[in-house]
Amino acid sequence: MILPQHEQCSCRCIHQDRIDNAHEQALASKENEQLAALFKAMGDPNRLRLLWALKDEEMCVCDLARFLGVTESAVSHQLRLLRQLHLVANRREGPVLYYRLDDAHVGELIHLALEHLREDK
Amino acid sequence: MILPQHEQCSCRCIHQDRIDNAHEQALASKENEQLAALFKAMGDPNRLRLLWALKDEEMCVCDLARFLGVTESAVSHQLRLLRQLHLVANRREGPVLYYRLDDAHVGELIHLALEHLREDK
DNA sequence: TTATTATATGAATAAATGTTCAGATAATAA
DNA sequence: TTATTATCTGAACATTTATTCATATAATAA
Repeated sequence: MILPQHEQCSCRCIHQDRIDNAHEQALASKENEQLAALFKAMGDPNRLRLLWALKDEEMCVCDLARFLGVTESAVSHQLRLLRQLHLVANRREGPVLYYRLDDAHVGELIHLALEHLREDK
Repeated sequence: MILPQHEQCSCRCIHQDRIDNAHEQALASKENEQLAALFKAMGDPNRLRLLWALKDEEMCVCDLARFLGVTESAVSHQLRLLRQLHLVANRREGPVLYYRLDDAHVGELIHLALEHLREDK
């Protein structure tokens, strides 16, 4: 929640120049939220397992549900979210939808984060 | 929630080989959850703004609270989370704690995700 | 010591979220 | 048409979570 200007005591700002600079450099509000939504989508254990599973070959909803050990409904909800954020894409073959990673960025993001995780400690 | 084996109807698994392969390739459960926690931490708009603000220069808690327009307590809670995940680090100068990004990976992750966001649509 | 500044922490609360259940839609075959 | 398979969707529920408030800690100065 953003405080009204008049309620912001002026005696504790140590580096107003840095605050100003941070505001100037900041991402546009909308882009920041889209970016956060992207990370957030990747920040659920089951969704992350889905993405990792699709890294090598495409799989259908039924496969993915069985893989995670959850209902197909649950996977379908999650896949919709991942689709909306362009993290996965699908192709239809008759009644079956095959899902895959949307593009190379997705795998790269996971690998980079994994590298970070494995490096320190 | 994982279904007991005997409740898993065997008639809808289209590609058992792919499911098996996904299980073999899957990250260890603990690592998957750590990785998800990392993305999840980056998946909050305010925490992402914090990380982006620290991309260029270090800032103290008071600066960051003023920058976001939230209480110092709220920022402190968020910074603790980011610290625990090695996304930020700090250094003390007298009573003031200066925060910075923990290492180069953090900025790279954000840039890569931003690239993905700006490419498609 | 006491006072002040900067930050951290625990508890509580309101809001967000992942899953399930029940039912709907889409594609195909009979 | 009806039946079947694969997937999707809306509502509800239980859990998680971001913030606030009040208080505690750490560092410094008087």
